[in-house]
Amino acid sequence: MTVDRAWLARPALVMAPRLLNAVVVSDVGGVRVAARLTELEAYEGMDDPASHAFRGRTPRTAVMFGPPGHLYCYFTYGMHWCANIVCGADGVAAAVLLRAGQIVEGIDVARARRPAARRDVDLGRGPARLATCLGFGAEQNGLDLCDPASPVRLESRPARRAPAVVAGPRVGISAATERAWRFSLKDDPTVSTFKAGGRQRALGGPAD
DNA sequence: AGGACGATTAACT
DNA sequence: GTTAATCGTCCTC
Repeated sequence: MTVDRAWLARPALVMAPRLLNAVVVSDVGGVRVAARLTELEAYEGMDDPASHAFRGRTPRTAVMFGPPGHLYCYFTYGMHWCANIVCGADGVAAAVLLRAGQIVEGIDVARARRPAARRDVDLGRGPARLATCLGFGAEQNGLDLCDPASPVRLESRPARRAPAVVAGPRVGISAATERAWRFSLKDDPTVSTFKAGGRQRALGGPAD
């Protein structure tokens, strides 16, 4: 089952921890690769200096301003693609960056797409690495993750918040680094390494 | 029209 | 720990 679009119509900061353990299924290129999400980052659009949408709507960020449940793919450093799940109400810019995941289906395809990965846990350990495993590029930007007929879907919404969640500062950005908007599964080997200093803290709390 | 910089990665020392 | 690779996007003339 794909996730409900209405469930995603909340701020990215709310959705980022809730999307842990959700599964992205990609049939790009006629082959299936699926990844269980283990690390996510929230970007709140116009209130967030680190967000691509901070300076308003542009051709690149148009998807972020649209309805939730779509894929926002962007190209960076002249060579890498990264992917987000658009959240928030239609007209509000919000997105959750897929920072890491465990490949749970199509691991042979993922290995072929990521020849540099030495171990399987490294396949999707990093946003561009994960996007590469899933075959994401310009063609996948804007795809509807809630449509069962879409080539890329978001499936098996976790019934409740993942039991052991860690919150810490976001990575690879130069603005608003103090915001603890990066969420990961505690002790999961597929989570990317912390570079930016700053404390991380355990996150408890009730389910949903 | 020109230039700085990036929600990164891999291969170095 | 350091650094090259590499180009779309956006800001400033």
